Amino acid sequence: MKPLTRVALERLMRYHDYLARWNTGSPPKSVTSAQIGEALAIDGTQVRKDLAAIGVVGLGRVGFDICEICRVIRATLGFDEEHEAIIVGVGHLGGALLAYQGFAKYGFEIVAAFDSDERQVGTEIADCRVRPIRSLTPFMKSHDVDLAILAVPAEASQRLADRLVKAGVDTIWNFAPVRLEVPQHVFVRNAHISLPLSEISYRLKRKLTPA
Amino acid sequence: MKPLTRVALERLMRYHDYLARWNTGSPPKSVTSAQIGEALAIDGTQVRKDLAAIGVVGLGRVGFDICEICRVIRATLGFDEEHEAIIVGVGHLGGALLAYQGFAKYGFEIVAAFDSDERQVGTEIADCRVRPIRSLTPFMKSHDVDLAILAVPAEASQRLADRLVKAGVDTIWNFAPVRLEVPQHVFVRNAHISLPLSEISYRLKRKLTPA
DNA sequence: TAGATTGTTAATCGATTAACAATC
DNA sequence: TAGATTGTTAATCGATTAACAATC
Repeated sequence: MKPLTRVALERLMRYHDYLARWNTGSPPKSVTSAQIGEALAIDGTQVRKDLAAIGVVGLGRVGFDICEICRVIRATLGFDEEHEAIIVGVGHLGGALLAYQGFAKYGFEIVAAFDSDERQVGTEIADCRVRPIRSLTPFMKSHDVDLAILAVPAEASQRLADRLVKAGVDTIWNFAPVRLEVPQHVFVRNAHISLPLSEISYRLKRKLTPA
Repeated sequence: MKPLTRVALERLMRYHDYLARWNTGSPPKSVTSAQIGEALAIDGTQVRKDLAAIGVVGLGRVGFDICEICRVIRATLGFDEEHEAIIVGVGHLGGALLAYQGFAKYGFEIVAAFDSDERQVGTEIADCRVRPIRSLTPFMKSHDVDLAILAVPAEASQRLADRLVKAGVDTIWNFAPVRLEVPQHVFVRNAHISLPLSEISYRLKRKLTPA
């Protein structure tokens, strides 16, 4: 089976979140592609294709079983696997990510946080003690870390990525606005927080000076 | 001229950030599309097309003028306009966004922060006093706010979006994993922080069980 | 002049949307 | 049966990549 594209994966996650919130309620057991589509501003045909792609089959005149959609999405995306993650860089953003409770429902648990700033080291955020960077390699030896969340300043990001890779990390979620040089086997997902401002700024400008 | 697409805008922003960092240095005044492309893992043809689309012309055998690229991107995306932004919801994420100094270089200044939690109100983050939600409408009357950054829990997001719209906001940067219902004239840019986890989780799963 | 790089057209690729027969 | 919804094929659309003449 051809791997799912990034946009398809994000749509699946949105279906999941939308239906999971709805799921807890009582009666409605089914949902149509049109309903999902309308709620999320996605074409109904697209919804049906996405569900077909992961093997969810619907019922004519009825729609799809909500529980089944959620279950299959969770299985396909791997939300039921338990993953250990670490955070490197406990500044404002890193601290916020550490305190954020929302990753757990996708199977990710943050097991450690590291920072080079001596003033941060030893403090505790969300029951997680901040450790010095130098303890990274020993820590990795005794833990099976699947993901490193890198939230350090741009200048430091490459250096720390190198360290992470050397310590055995092969998946990095990078919040610095820098493309990291890493070996082939390492997967880097960039998520620079400012990127959406490009569209926001552009639209504000256009409103000022319409074509 | 046809409006630029979201992906094109994000590429332009990446060119800008990459060259701006480089720009401060000394000698190199020119850059080729291939150089930019290699640095950012983007096809050289794509770079040339993007630059052509905003009216930057290069020189055969030489390349493009770095300063001109930056200048034209800034002008096109509106980074030189001054925009006032407010943050609604000063939890971990909202607080991090408030403290983040990086929006200024795109022309955005955060002029106020609001929260419904009485314990937050009155505290000061990054020289910005946190105000009670009820002061939102009066504040808007005396300020020209271009952007509201919405960083509240999912359950509260629609209610606060309604309030923002009523107070006159017409651009919202929404960090809650919820599609907001807003009038036609309001632009909402969603940026749910967890979305990239769909791809990360999927790839981790596939590594465990390769096709 | 020779050679590298732009600018642009054509080809490819993939994603989205429209249409509609099959199904319940 | 009638009507709504799925599942799937075809058409459209847009984005990316390849090719190459024009340019410096």
